[in-house]
Amino acid sequence: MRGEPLDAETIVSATEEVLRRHGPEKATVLDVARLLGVSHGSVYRHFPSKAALREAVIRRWLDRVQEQLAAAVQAPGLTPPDRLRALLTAMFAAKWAKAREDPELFATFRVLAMEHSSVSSAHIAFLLAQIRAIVADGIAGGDFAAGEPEVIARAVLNATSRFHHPTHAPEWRSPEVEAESEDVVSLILNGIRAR
Amino acid sequence: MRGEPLDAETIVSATEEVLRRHGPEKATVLDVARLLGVSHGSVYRHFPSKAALREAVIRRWLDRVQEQLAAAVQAPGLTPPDRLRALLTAMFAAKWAKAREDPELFATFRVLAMEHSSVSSAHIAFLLAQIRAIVADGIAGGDFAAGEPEVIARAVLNATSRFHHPTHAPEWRSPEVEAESEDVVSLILNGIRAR
DNA sequence: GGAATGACAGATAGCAATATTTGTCAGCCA
DNA sequence: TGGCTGACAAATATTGCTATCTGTCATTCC
Repeated sequence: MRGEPLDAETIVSATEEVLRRHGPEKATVLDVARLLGVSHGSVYRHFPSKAALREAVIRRWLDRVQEQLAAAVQAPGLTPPDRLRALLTAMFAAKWAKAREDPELFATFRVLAMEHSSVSSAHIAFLLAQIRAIVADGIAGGDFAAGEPEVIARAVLNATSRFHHPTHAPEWRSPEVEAESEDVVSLILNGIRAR
Repeated sequence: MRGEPLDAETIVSATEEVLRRHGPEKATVLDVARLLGVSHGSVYRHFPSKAALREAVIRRWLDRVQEQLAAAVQAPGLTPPDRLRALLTAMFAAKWAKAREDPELFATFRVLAMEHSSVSSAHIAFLLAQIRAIVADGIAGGDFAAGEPEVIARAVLNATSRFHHPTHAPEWRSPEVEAESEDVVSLILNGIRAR
């Protein structure tokens, strides 16, 4: 019934569009099929369930954010403390921008996070790995005090929950958040710095 | 219609009971009046609205928690770092216990927090004041590095959101929370300690 | 033969009529 | 007279009915 072949990537893009327009509550797989001009049975050929579709959209969406974050840390000539500050700042900025500019997709992400979906676990694992790598570097180079990088990374992520966890998104509209996040980041950097 | 005089305190107690049984969604002021054996008009003589009633219950409930916390910090012979650790630990323990043992009342507190009720603002102000006092003491005594106590107190509260903010309550069931909270507290204490 | 369709059953959401609740207030009664 | 009552309007919640949606699969169509 259509010229182009129907593949998973096309379906994910259409789903992203539907989610952006209707939000996670109202979006249906019938909407997705209608947008693609196919029957909903065809969508189920590529994805086993509506939940899997949602997850695929958010997985791709987070992959792009993660690419940005990885790039932010690669800036040359930065010491571990500066790299950690850059990573955390970039992470907050990315989340805040998404919550503001793409509220419906962000709401979908929030739903997955509350459901403990594997997609959000993977995202947390990515963030922990990035932090841990910088922390390990910093310990090796003498910038940071000795310690277990895994434990420290988790503590850093936990201490910054308010600025990146989607459950706090409504608070990010306040104009003080940016200053408060900087104060927390400074506190953390002081906490792990070598004495 | 009843022997005893009806006063605000009695109504608040009855409302607490109704909230505990039915939760913030299902509880009605008609339930409260029924439990007291009076008409709902009598309840409205003492409280202007259902919202005011809810707030009075949670205000009293938080007052008791705050008394406990204030006591935890008064322990004699403790240095400011130890007092700060004791305060934060007691604060987490109090919240976790309430969330577990009194889930419906805690859910009511959560609703007020999300609505930015003056009750929850007052609670935050109390916590900030307690932390600020200890921080100021610590700076004066040379235990903590110089800095603005108000700003540091806010950073400490923000960095521990995950362990006391009601929006994170579902995560408190995980057995790792306690260890993770200790790691964050240690990180924070390191961050403000004098070098 | 492999992809797409559309009919289908069970689950879920929307809708409109109904019932309950919130908040007010004139009057009651101790 | 001062607290209490219960009738009331408006707002909100509940109910039962109908629509739509999810997920499956036998059938159709290149």
